[in-house]
Amino acid sequence: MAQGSSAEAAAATVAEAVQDPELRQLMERLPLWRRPGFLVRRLHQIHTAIFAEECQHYEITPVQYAVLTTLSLRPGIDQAGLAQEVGIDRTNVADVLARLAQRGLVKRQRNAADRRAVLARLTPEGEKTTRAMLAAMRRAQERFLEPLDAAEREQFMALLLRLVDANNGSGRAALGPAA
Amino acid sequence: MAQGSSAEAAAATVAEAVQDPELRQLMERLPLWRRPGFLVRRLHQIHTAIFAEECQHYEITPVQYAVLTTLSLRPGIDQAGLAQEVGIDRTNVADVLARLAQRGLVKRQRNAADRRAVLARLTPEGEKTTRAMLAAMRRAQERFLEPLDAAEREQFMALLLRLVDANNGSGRAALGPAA
DNA sequence: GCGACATAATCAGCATACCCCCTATTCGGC
DNA sequence: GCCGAATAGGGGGTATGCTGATTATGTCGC
Repeated sequence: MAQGSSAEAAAATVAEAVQDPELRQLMERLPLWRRPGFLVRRLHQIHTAIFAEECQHYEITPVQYAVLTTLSLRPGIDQAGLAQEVGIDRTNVADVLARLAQRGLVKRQRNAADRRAVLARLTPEGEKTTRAMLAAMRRAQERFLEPLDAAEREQFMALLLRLVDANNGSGRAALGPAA
Repeated sequence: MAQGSSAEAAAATVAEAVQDPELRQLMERLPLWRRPGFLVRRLHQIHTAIFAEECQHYEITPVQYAVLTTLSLRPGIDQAGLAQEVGIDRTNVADVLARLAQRGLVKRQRNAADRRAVLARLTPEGEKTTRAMLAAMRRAQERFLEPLDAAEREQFMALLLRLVDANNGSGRAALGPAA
């Protein structure tokens, strides 16, 4: 930022004179980096960026990888079940599956027994990619947690898990039985 | 290539027999709820949902509130500076400001000294809303952290802050001087 | 002063993530 | 067997967050 600009400094000074000082004081008392929600949002961003870097060769996002993982454990699951396992909205599951299917990593078919449901599973290509990406995902995890030592990582994961578990009911994308 | 493709239409049991068992084993060893990135994504979702519930009267999102907060502390900041303070992408700042401006909470004007820059500040209405929402934001924080006791909250916030701080360089939306 | 570079914003495009409302299908009570 | 409730999926709309390309403006070396 150009601090040297006298015009900008003047504009800021005038603005601060107009600004409600009580509001300013209130906000100074609780800056962004002391708000848990803000830090969680930022950390989520950071993880997404690290994951994207490590996995750029595959062009797979964290959510897509979570879907691939779940499909490898529960082949033939329907979209609603997938939404619950991965903890994403059901309308979003359809979008993600469509992108993965378009790239040949996943195939979908109507369930003969319940013609409302669409069942998804990995293609051989999808299995291959999922397995090949494992190392890249581990590198991303390692980089992400690198600032913490082993004991702190344990602590962090434990606290994270408790917060997720206890608040799981919030929103439309509650997690299923695993958590 | 898949073997026994005639059995595709059959039930999931057949599919699991076809499924690569080694891949399954690999994925079982690192389930979603043991992956830090997955938990952080889910926790971010949860916070967004809680915040939306507590603040539904105002129809303000967490990011919008972060912008309002920053504008109350730095009136007349430009979009690039705002992006750095709030830790969001510069293209996104413009969108958020446009929505806030359309609702009369923020006004924008070209900087006379540097005609590339657009300066933003709260309107009186914006100041009023920002102040009025403080209680709702605190309720959201309280609900979010409720599963942890005081000491654990301290721990969690400290670990969170260290992870954010140490990995701050990742991505296009690095935070500014505050963190 | 001019040309090379840097900076601020914008635009187009994609991916996540949510909402509400709609249709198709299945299931349960009678 | 029939009708209403519940369920699975989809369509349309909005907000965040990223990338890359482009435009307008400033700044600096010369």
